[in-house]
Amino acid sequence: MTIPRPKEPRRSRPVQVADAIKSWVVEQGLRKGDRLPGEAELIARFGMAKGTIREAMRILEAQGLIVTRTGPGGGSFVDAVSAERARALLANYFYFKDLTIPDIYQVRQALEPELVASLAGHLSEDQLAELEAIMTLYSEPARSTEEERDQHVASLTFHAKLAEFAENKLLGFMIGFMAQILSDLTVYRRLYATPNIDLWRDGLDHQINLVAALRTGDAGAARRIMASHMRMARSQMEAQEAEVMKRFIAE
Amino acid sequence: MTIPRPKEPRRSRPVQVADAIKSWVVEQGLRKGDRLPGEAELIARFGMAKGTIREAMRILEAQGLIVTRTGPGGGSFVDAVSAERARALLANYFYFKDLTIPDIYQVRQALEPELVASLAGHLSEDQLAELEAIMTLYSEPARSTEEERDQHVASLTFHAKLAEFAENKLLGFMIGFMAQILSDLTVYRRLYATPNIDLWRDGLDHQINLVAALRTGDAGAARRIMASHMRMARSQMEAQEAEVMKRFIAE
DNA sequence: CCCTTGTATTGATCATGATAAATTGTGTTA
DNA sequence: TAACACAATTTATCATGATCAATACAAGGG
Repeated sequence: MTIPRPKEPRRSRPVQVADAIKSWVVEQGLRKGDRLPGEAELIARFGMAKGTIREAMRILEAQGLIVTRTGPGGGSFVDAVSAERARALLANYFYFKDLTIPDIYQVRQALEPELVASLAGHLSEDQLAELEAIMTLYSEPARSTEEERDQHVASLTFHAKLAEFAENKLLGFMIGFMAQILSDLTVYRRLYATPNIDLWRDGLDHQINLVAALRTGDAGAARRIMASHMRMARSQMEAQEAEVMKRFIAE
Repeated sequence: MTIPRPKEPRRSRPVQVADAIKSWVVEQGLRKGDRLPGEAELIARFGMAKGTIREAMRILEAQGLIVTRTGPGGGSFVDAVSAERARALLANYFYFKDLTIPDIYQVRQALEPELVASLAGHLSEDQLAELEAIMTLYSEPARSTEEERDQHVASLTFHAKLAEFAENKLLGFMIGFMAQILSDLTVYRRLYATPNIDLWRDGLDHQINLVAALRTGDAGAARRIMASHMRMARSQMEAQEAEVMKRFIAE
């Protein structure tokens, strides 16, 4: 007697095919750039219609796991999920979650000092120069709200750049993700204050000292500087209105 | 003279449709459970073929943004991205990134103390009871490697439960994500040690004291206990082999 | 060297039927 | 007659197969 298996949500064929391909990729140990069987072969292998196979490929594509090209030599290829896409997909989750600015800063305060501590002494002169190049974008105080906004975005780019340099990809992703959310908010939701010379001076000094500590490899100093910076930024943001995610982040 | 638009990666129609629907949902301020136009209407509205529309829906479905039901009253409905799916999608990103156990523990050490500090005094007696119920699963030392594995998974469930209780959804997600990765590794990759009475005793004591601190609302104590626990766990894991993600996490 | 033409591959359309599930109708029973 | 079981109807998506269009690379020909 066959029990009608009460709680199996009956997955559609495209989903089944997508999962099958996914685990096939793992089994075969395929890497980024490796080619998958073409539509025609998949249709034959799975014994399903073209549309079904195509929907499966769309699922994998939406998750950033494959890319597809037309033309001779074309087809579908394994693709490493990009940081941009991972951020966009994760942002979809928080769209429904009423994240607040203080929420983000609580996590930043815990993670950013850890990041710079592990970065101290591990950055090349090129990388340090990149950081300094970003700092030149706000070497003068902002004279308008627009400039203030641009400088705010630039200083978030500074943090994103630090995140990019992280050897710990988990730590780097999390910090980069928060930088992106804040950057998006800054641009689309006017999350920036009116120009304030003291704040600007303080923030820039922090970053100057931070880069110095990173260069000399003083992890403790780097951690302290970033912690102080985050305390300040957090208290500045503490008053921000609650709701945050009101749009999907573009990829 | 038409410039051949150098860097427009030519997005396919299904992707365009998916994006259009996505922003339409935002504009309309639709919430979880709200109904989207049916296939037929979308075909008419976009003037595209059925297959194209269906591929678009698959994209949104893969991202966890909609669910689809057949039958009368069926159709596609806005769905809040579940934590499970968000974790699975994010895990895809790290599949290609050679995360290590120490990487994860570096982040845990920074975040878990912060979590319990903000949880202290904010948990209901029911929630505290849930935590204590999990602890009973390892109230006796493991007598075999299998029991050790089960207890390890259970103690990760303890952390996942804490994460679930977090008011800060960002912090909660990040900790829950790490708990899931470690849990997966424990089950599929034998990430667990041979039974060790002292380690077991120490871990359990930490959790007993932690729940007590959470109950009395002593945030400082909670933070210290978790920090100590994480230091211990981290040093225990420091020696673990480097590579981590060798499979996609199921949803 | 450019420019056409060939060709391999995915992209998109259309018509048709299959399948899932809520609703409605109907007959049987207490 | 009220209540129930259960089949038919209805309304959706799901899936198929045949067909043609668009794309991109490669090979020849002016």
